[in-house]
Amino acid sequence: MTLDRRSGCPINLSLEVFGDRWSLIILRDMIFGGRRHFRELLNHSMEGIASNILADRLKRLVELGMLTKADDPTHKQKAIYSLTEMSITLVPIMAQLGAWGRVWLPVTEDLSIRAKLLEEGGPSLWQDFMDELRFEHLGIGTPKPADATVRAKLQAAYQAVVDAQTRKAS
Amino acid sequence: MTLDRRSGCPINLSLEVFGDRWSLIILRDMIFGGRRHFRELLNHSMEGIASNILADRLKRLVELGMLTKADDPTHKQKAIYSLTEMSITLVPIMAQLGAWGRVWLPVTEDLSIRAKLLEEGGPSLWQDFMDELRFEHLGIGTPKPADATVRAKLQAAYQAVVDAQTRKAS
DNA sequence: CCAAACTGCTTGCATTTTGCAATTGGTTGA
DNA sequence: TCAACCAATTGCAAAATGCAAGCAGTTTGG
Repeated sequence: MTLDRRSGCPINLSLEVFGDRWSLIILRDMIFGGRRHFRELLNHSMEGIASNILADRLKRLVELGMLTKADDPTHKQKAIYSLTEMSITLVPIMAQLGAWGRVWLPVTEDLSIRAKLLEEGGPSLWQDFMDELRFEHLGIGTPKPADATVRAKLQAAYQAVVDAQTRKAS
Repeated sequence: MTLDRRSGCPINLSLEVFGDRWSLIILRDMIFGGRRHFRELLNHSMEGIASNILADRLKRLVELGMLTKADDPTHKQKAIYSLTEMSITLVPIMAQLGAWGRVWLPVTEDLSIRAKLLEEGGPSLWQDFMDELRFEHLGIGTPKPADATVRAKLQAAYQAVVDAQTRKAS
């Protein structure tokens, strides 16, 4: 997979990599949702990605160096997708995108609590999160206690909002 | 123009607004290139946007509240497009996108010097630049001397690189 | 005063991408 | 053995994109 190379402008080239409706959604689900398998990405997709589009984008992202694909030793047909340093460093972009969307678009409270925490945490939290991802996906660095991870905190906050909404609705 | 609303996730909604190959390119040319007219955007487009796509995206961006359109008093057929606060606050996203692209993609030196300066300037430079845009496009705040603007500095740096390349080539 | 150039689009048409549902060939666990 | 699960693939309709040409009106230069 080569880029179009319409121009050597960094913004243009970035758009050629993930300027479509699905690539960043997949990466978001891997980064924040911890998904590693095709089925996880397909069945838990909040936006309902189709299997052919998912297959196509995963292939493309692997070819572009944003993901790597490996066999899952526990299942001959399962593939494990991993983030690369290239995709891990999208975290600041995701954070800015989330912060902007929270201000200007009709986001729902449950789905935007993570973006809020990421925004409030600022660059140092982003770094911590990226370090976690490096450990999980690249095997670099040292592990943290499972409940001390940034992702666990984001997930806990999300669950708290969902629980509060459920109580209110009942 | 309404969003698809595939989900209320801020990243998803942001992608529904500018997750295509052209919207951010147009906004980049308005923000960094100072373009305000259809023909400017069409004829100086580095990536060669087609006129029907440009017309469609401008219409869409106006409907989404990212741009406003007004008559140009100097020419009955000219329209002036202005950024809104919604699009001015894309500057941090553009900066992060540029920074990421500079690291990971085959950018050219001339077209990435602006991204480099924006990255080095950090959030305080982004704020200055957004204030300039607010003055230019919204008439808010106070003007700066024309040669003291962030855009003028970015442009001067770009020109310096182009000149250096030209000398080297000759 | 008139022709040429310019204004923001629009149209027609071919190509490409997307979305959806069903299906494939194989693997796994009970 | 057999149902459930695996990562895709296929066929097809619909939508988006890209390209070239055209449009009616406006301004400019001679």
